[in-house]
Amino acid sequence: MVKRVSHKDSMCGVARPLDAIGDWWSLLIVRDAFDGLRRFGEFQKNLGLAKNVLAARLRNLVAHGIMDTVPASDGSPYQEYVLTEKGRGLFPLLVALRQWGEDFFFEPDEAHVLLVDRKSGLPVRKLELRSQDGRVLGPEDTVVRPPTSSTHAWR
Amino acid sequence: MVKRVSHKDSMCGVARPLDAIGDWWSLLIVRDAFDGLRRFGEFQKNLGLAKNVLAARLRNLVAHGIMDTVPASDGSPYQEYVLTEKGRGLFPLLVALRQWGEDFFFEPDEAHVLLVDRKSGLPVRKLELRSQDGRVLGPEDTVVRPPTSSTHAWR
DNA sequence: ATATAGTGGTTGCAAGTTGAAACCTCAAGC
DNA sequence: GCTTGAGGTTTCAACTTGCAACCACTATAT
Repeated sequence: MVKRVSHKDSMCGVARPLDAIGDWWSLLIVRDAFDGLRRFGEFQKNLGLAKNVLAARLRNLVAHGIMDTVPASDGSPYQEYVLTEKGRGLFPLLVALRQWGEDFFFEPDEAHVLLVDRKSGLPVRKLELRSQDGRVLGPEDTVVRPPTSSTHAWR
Repeated sequence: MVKRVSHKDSMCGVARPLDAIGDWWSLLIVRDAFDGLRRFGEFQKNLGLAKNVLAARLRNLVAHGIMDTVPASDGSPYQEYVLTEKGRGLFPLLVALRQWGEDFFFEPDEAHVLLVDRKSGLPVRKLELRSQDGRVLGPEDTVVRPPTSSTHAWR
């Protein structure tokens, strides 16, 4: 985890989300949640991380409103962990991460999992940032605009 | 940093990129690099992290081919750090992170920086994942397809 | 020539974090 | 009432982090 600053309000629009997510494990947990995993044991088995770490990460995700606990759907006396709306909002981020991985971490001929459209079975398109009028935007085409008014947020 | 697995080949398409990035600081460094920062001192001053940590992160980013060192452009005897193609490939990820932050970490009326199209000055569109035929895809509309052939990559 | 200051780091060390394993708790099955 | 399994918590050694001090090199001032 990154150095904790006194007030979250002093963190910029990139650092604040990073702080909420917590660490890499959390992101992998969220990915597994997108894949339908819900139970403590499922996450633990699939990710192979220590139980204390998993417990801490789940607590953190719940505390930040990214996941929520609900009573188990199958009548067992345990709880399950599900993504909140905020958690589901991480979908583009995970896709971006996966696509970056596909682009730069696998040899052209190396077999790897591919994200496909469930309906057509075809690979999805690359994520593209577009302007209001539809142009594809690269890093050079964008600027961060400071708040127009009053209260201070760093950068 | 996350537990290091013996072979990077045993990591899935999400974990492998995470491992390469290293930690949150690295992502903030990359963001600053997109904003035009190039020098050790600039990063250190802007992010406020310890010099040894910055040095370690930059080393890691260079080692993973995300940034590269070049001789200083201004004739000074130092080097500068610039994004490689692979590093520039992180743009969508940073945008996803920022947009998630905009959506869930600021009160509707809270002032915050906004990513705008340089040309028009208007805010950019939300990132959307689309199928080959242009439908917007959500988490439920996608599946990860295992490698069609031979070599094993986890998940 | 000598001191001073700025840049770009490295080194040492105290404090905090992580993770493997052991342990605990509760409910269900036998 | 003994065992099994799920879902954790506790313990503790190993590792990582971050502050501060230091070092090397260059440029500028005295």
